[in-house]
Formats: sequence, C-alpha cells, structure tokens
Amino acid sequence: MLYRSFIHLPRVGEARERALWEQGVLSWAHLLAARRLRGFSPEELSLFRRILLRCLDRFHDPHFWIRCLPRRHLWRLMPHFSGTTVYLDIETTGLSFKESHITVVGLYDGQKYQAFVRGQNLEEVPKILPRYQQIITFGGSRFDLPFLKVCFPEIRLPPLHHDLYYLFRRLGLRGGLKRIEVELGLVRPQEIARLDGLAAVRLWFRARLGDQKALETLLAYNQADVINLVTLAQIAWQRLWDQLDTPWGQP
DNA sequence: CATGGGTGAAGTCGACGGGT
DNA sequence: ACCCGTCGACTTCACCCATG
Repeated sequence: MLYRSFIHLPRVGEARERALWEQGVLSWAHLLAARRLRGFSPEELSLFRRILLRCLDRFHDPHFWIRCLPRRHLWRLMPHFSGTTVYLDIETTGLSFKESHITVVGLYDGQKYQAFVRGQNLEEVPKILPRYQQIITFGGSRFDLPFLKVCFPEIRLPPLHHDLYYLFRRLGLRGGLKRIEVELGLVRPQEIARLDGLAAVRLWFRARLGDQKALETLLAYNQADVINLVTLAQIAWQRLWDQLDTPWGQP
C-alpha cells in the first residue's frame, strides 16, 4: 500500500494522487521511471523522484512517515508496521483522571495477551510499550493514553497511534466498542458478553476484597476487548482502503 | 458521573501547471 | 511572459460523545 501512495509528496492531495493512479502510475517504481505525466511538470517530477528515493531510505522509520503523511492518511501505515504493533486497552476505577487510577493494562502483540495488574506488575508497562512502533486502541487518544501519561509521566509511547474510534466514525460506524462489535458480527465469550466498563470497576473492587474469580473475570473481559481490536483494525483498514476506490481494486 | 481530542464544513490563500 | 483555473494547505469554529 505504502509504495502505491503519493499523498505524501508536496502539493499532492487526494485529487492529484488519483490523477497519477489514473494515468497508470501505480507505484513509486512507475513514477521513478516516468518521463512525462499530465498535470505534472518535469521539474516537479524530478523533485518527486528525489523525495521517493529518500522514502525508500527511510522506509521502516515511523517518525519519518508520521512527518510526511497527512494525519488523515496515517491509517495507510497500519499493515506496514504490523510486525511491531501493540494493541492496548486499560481498566480503571472510574473516568476521572484525577480521582481514578489504572487497575489493569492489557496488551496484545498479535501473538500473546499480557495483563499488567495494579499491585502486581503494573509498573512493567513503561518498559514494555516503547518496544513497539505502532499502537492501536479504541478511544485511546482521549482515554487510555492520557490516563497512562498521568499514571506514568515519563512513559514513552510508540510513535504511531491509530484510534479505531475515529476511523470507524469516519466510516459511518458511530458508537462504542461493544456496539460496533455487534454491528460487525463479532462475538464474545458467553460469560463476559454482558459486561461493560462499569462492571469492570465493580469487578476490581470485588477482587481487592479477595474475590479471585472476580479478577479472573476482569482479565477475561479486558482480554476480549484487546483481542477484538485486531479484527476491528483489519476491518477498518479494509474499508478505508475500499473507500479510496483505486483503479486497480484490491491492495 | 469527568474528560478533552478529533471531525468536517467553510473560507481563504497561494502555488503551480498548462494553455495562450 | 502572462493569466486563469485547479488544487492543496491552513485556519477557524461549532459540534460531537465514548471511555471505566
């Protein structure tokens, strides 16, 4: 996908990127080889070539792409950094950054789910997160990530963040995580299907009183939230891709 | 319940390609 | 060498709403 993108070139937006695609320039290689193109002066093309060579140099540098790509198109990077992605969802004792605190941080790297629990291993989170280049959340830009920064002021987060909440909103799917899951036909294990965030708060307090089963349920709930993010991210990416309506169809 | 980032529309500006 | 139209970038602003 990335090597088919031209939106990061200067004075190229959606319209001119499409103009390139429509005259058969479907990848950087095509552009690098092109002599003349309608709507682009030779001077502009040679500028583009210089930039694309630099893009090849920095191909795996997320900071570079975050600077180059317009915010609105950062989603294109998702599969590009899939090998170094972490999915994240937290549980807290409430909504207020001041009054509440984190109880569980759930991470999934595509292979393994890990829970970090307050009073056990929560302080490991700042050591783990910087290992990844890309982080995917649902509503994380307003909730999970600010909360983490309050809890761990020094924390270094992965440079690239995709908030599925906003991506789905753009796709016309409004509503919370659970609602969107239902809409897309994703299922949860029976025993946690009816839980929500408030239930998670109650489970935490029961766990603190020594109810071991409550902690297990809380972690199962968090795990379902986190792992569903993988499917949701794939769907969001696919739909955003479809929306581009490229001349050649599938990625 | 507290919280605050993202969206999208509208408007403006200015760069640039291309036709004359 | 010039002008025009197109298009991208940027700013402003009201509005929205899911998170535990």
